Amino acid sequence: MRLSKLVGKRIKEIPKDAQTTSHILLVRGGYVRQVSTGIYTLLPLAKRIKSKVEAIIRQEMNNIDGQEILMPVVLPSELWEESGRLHTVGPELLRFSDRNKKEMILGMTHEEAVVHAVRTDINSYKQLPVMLYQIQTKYRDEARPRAGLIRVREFTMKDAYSFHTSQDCLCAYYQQVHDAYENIFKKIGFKNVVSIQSDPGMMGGNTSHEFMAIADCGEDTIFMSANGEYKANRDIAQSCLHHSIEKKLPLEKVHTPGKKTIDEVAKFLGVPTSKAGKAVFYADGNDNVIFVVIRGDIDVNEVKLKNYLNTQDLQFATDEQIRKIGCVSGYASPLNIDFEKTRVIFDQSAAKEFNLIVGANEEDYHYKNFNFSREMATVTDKIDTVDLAVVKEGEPCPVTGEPLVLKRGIEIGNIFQLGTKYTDSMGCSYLDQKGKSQTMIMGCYGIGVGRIIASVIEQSNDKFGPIWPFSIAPYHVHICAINSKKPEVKQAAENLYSKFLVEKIEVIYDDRTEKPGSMFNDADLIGVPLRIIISPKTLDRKEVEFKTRDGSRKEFIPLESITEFIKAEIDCRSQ
RNA sequence: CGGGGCGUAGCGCAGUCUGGCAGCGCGGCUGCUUUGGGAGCAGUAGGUCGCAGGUUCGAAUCCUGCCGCCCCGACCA
Repeated sequence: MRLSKLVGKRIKEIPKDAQTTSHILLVRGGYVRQVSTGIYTLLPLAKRIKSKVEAIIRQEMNNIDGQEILMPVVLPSELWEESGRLHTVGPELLRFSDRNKKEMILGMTHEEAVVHAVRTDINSYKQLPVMLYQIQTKYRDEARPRAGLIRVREFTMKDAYSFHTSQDCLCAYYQQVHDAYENIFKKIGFKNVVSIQSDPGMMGGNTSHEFMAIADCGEDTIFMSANGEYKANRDIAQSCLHHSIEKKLPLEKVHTPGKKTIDEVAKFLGVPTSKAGKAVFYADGNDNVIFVVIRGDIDVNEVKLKNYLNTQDLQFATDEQIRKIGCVSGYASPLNIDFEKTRVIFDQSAAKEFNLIVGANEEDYHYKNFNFSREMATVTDKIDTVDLAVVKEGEPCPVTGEPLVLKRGIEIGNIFQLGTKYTDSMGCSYLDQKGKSQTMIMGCYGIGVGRIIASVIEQSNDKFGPIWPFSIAPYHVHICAINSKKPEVKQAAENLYSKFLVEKIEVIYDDRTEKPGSMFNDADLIGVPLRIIISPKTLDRKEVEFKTRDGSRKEFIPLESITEFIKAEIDCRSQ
């Protein structure tokens, strides 16, 4: 490719709309252009990178017996009606009607579509297990797209779906996909990707992992032990807090006039907030009130709570709802509660702590020295004790005991063991050896292609531009012809370029008559790993200069042997 | 959806408070000079000042409404 003809001009100024490194460099380098919020055109450089990423993914998916298909972007609502997601998924699902008033949607993920395909074409255990995948455009009507390609509305995703006759088979395959994903991210050239346990969320199912590219601009929070043995996202991370053993003191009612919040009560009684039991009330859509007790210095993790209650529908209870179950807002207490009217859940922190301050269920009064094991002894079977805590950086790791480290990450892939959530509701079954109809067991596996491009930049750049890993670089070699108005330079550069084309070397050739500074800056922005500089100076010595984008090498090579030299360099990087 | 910011040439911005010729830098095009880290000179093209309405002799500037874009939050397989 001649740089003079490449569509996508480099821009010197920092684009007004861009903040993150990858966004700035993708725009400045002429890789992408925004069309609307969260909607981008990929220009030739980005398209080449994307194709290379896809090729790596495709190879690994085929390696684990995946069969590539292509499902529609536009889908009839009926399919989503069948799975039930038409109503459970919020406004991020874009809905519209066609000219015949038929309700349609834009696919944000394709479980329904793939189940439709599988239930039509697979009906015997002999055809299972099977994995189908596609690399296809997805649309999600995101509330707030941001950071260039990292959070967008329209994007390309590799989504794969596997179908099994047993949970064991799914588990084994899940592990294969996990391994394939690690291969993919390694081949792409990421410096730092971790797989962490995650919350399955709206996808349903049990086990799931997220693959996180570690980057400061990432929107996900990851807790890790220093040695990396424990890794979990914010939604499910746990910590093991220390509880110093104390002598249980007698329960004592104290006057706390007007002190309603944890801070006020703790300060008034001269104890740290960790010695107070916080009462938090939630209500679901059916007016059921859930009474959560947690240590005063810890917040309730609503994702953990929703998962535990197996509901997505949960809000803070209103004062009215709290009153109805017989609690006094601000002085609510787990003591003497009517278990018929509310469900009580203790976070472990509050259950294990000694001599807590709790409410007295009476205006202006609290109790001192509440001890769960003593005060709740007769009703423990009516109380759930679970982990609902929001974990904070520095708390002890549940596995190693070291302080947890907080990192930011970009979710570039995820894998789920879905079970029968979709196959059940959509009637996706097969006949087993005995001729009996069985429901298929399903897994699904996604990778965000656009996010990968941005994430690689976040992990591999300098102040001049991206430093592409060889495997996904838009080109392998970049030729700069300096002072190409001189016929000998022009001639040598053109010769080399033609030769490279003949040798099928992926080359981009800066054939412009720019100043060297402009050419080098543009080359840095394009980020091609190998660079050849031809100038009057090098030609005087019958040489060209060879440089790597990462700055690790800079040497002069005889003009006559440069083609073989470059071929060898490419070979040893391709393997 | 809540809070904040922005919208003027392809890009980055000044001008808006205090109404009075549509500006600057980069980029583009032409010519000459220059060529190892974003060159110089000369010339030239490029505008619905986001849109609509209002106030005024006169609106980029003041008023009203709308739209778009960015950031924080809420939300998010």
